[in-house]
Amino acid sequence: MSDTLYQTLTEQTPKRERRKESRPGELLDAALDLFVEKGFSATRVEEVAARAGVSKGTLFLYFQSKEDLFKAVVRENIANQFPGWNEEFNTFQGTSADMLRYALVTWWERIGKTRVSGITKLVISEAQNFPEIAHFYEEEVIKPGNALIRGILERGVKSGEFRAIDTEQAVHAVVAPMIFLMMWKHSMGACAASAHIMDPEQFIHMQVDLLLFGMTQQKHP
Amino acid sequence: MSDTLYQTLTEQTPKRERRKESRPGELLDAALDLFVEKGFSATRVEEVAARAGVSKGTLFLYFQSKEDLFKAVVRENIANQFPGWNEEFNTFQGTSADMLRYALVTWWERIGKTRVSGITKLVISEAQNFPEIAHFYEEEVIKPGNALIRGILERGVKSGEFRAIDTEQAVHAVVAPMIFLMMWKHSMGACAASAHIMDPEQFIHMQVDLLLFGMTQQKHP
DNA sequence: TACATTAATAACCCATCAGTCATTAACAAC
DNA sequence: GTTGTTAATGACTGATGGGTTATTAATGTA
Repeated sequence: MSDTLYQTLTEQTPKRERRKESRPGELLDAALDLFVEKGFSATRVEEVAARAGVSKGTLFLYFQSKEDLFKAVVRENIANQFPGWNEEFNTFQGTSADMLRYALVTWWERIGKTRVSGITKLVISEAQNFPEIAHFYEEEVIKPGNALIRGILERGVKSGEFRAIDTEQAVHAVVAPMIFLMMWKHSMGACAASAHIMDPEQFIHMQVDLLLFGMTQQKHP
Repeated sequence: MSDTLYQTLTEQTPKRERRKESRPGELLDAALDLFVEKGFSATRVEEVAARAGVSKGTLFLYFQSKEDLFKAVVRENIANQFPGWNEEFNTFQGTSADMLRYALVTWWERIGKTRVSGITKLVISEAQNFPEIAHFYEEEVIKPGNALIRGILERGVKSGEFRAIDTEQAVHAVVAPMIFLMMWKHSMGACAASAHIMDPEQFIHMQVDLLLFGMTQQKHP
C-alpha cells in the first residue's frame, strides 16, 4: 500500500496543507486571542503560529514582523469599523442625551464586552515601550473615536440640550470611564477578587446619569 | 607610596563601599524610576542595580526577587501613606462637595503629578501577567483607597448634600477618571502628539463639576 | 509519470536576562 | 599589622524568543 493511497484512505489532509487564502485570517484570529490574553511584548509569535496551526516561519511569510501583525489585527477589528459607525451616528434620530447613552451602550456591546477591548487595554499598557504602535493607534483609532463622541456633544450643545460646555474637554470626560472600564476588565477585573463588584452595564448607566444630571440633582427635574 | 595612602590622597571613596544602611533606599529609588519608565517586565534588575551604583548581586542581597523589590517600592511610596491620609480626611471641616474636590486635587498633587502615578499604571497594565502583584496591590492600595473615597460619598449622602446614590458604585465613577488620567499620563500622554491636549487640573475640575451638577444643569442652581 | 512552482517547515543565529555562588576586599577589633 | 566578619562583586547558568534561510513537500500542468 503506497503512502499516498494510505493517506487517502485514513486521513484526508496531508501533513502540510497549502491554503494561502485562509492563512492570514487564521493568523489574525489567533493573534487577537493571544495579544489580548498576554499583551504585545509577552505574546510569542511562535505561539500565535501554533494556535493558527502553522509554523513560525509561515507567520513571517504573511506578516513582515510582530509589529506588522499587530497593526493588521487593529485594522481588521477596529479601524475598519469607523466608516459604518460614523454613518450610523450621522443619521441618528432622537435627543442628544439618548444618542450619548446609545453611543456608550453600543460601544460596550460591540467592543467592550468582546475580546477586542483587550486591544485598547494593550495599547495603553505598552505605549511607552512601543511608541510606533502608540502613534499608529492614535491616528487610526483614538482620533476617529474622539471625533465621533465630539460630534454627539456638539449636537447637544447646538440644540440647547446641553449647557455650553467645552466639548473638546468633555470628550475626555465621556471617554475616560469607558476606557477605564475596558482596562479594568482586562487587568484587575480578570484576576482580582473584586472582579464581580463592578457590573459594566450598571457602571455605564450610572456614568450617563452623572454626566447628564450630576449627583446633586434629582434625575429628571 | 602605598595603595591606601595613594587612595587617600586622590579619591576619598574606595572601589567598593560598604554602606549597608543606605543601599535599600537607594535601590528603591532607582527601582521606582525604572519601573515607572519601562514597566515591571521590561525593567532589568541589573539596570536598577547600576542606577543605584551597585552590582546585580548586591540587589539580590537586599531583595529576594524582582517581585519582592517591586512590592517594597509600592509599600514605600503608597501603602505606607494611608494612615496619614485617613487621619486627614477623618478630621476634614467643610462641605462634602468641597471634600470631594479636595480629595481629587490632592490625589493629583501627591500621586498623579509625581512619578508614583506610574506605579498604578504599571500594575493595571501588567496585572494579567503577574497575578500575585495584582492581588498584593488590590489589598494594600485599591481597597484602602476605595474606602477613603466611599467615606466621603457616604458623608455627603448622610448630610443630604448628595442624593441617595449607590455609594459602592459611585466610588467607581469617582475613581475611574483619576485612574484614567494617571494611565494616560504614562502611556499615550508620554509619546502621542495629543499629549498637550489634556490638562490634568482642568480635567479634574471638569470631572468634579460633572459629578456634582451634570451637563444639563447650570452649575450653581 | 515527470517537472515546475511555491507554500510550508524546522533548524539555526544571535541576543537577552533572572537568579546563583565562589571569590574578593572593606572595615573593625585587637 | 594581623585577623575575622561580611558587604560587594562579576562571571556563570539555563532558558528564552524574534527573525532568517536552506530544505521539503503539496499541487497544477503536460
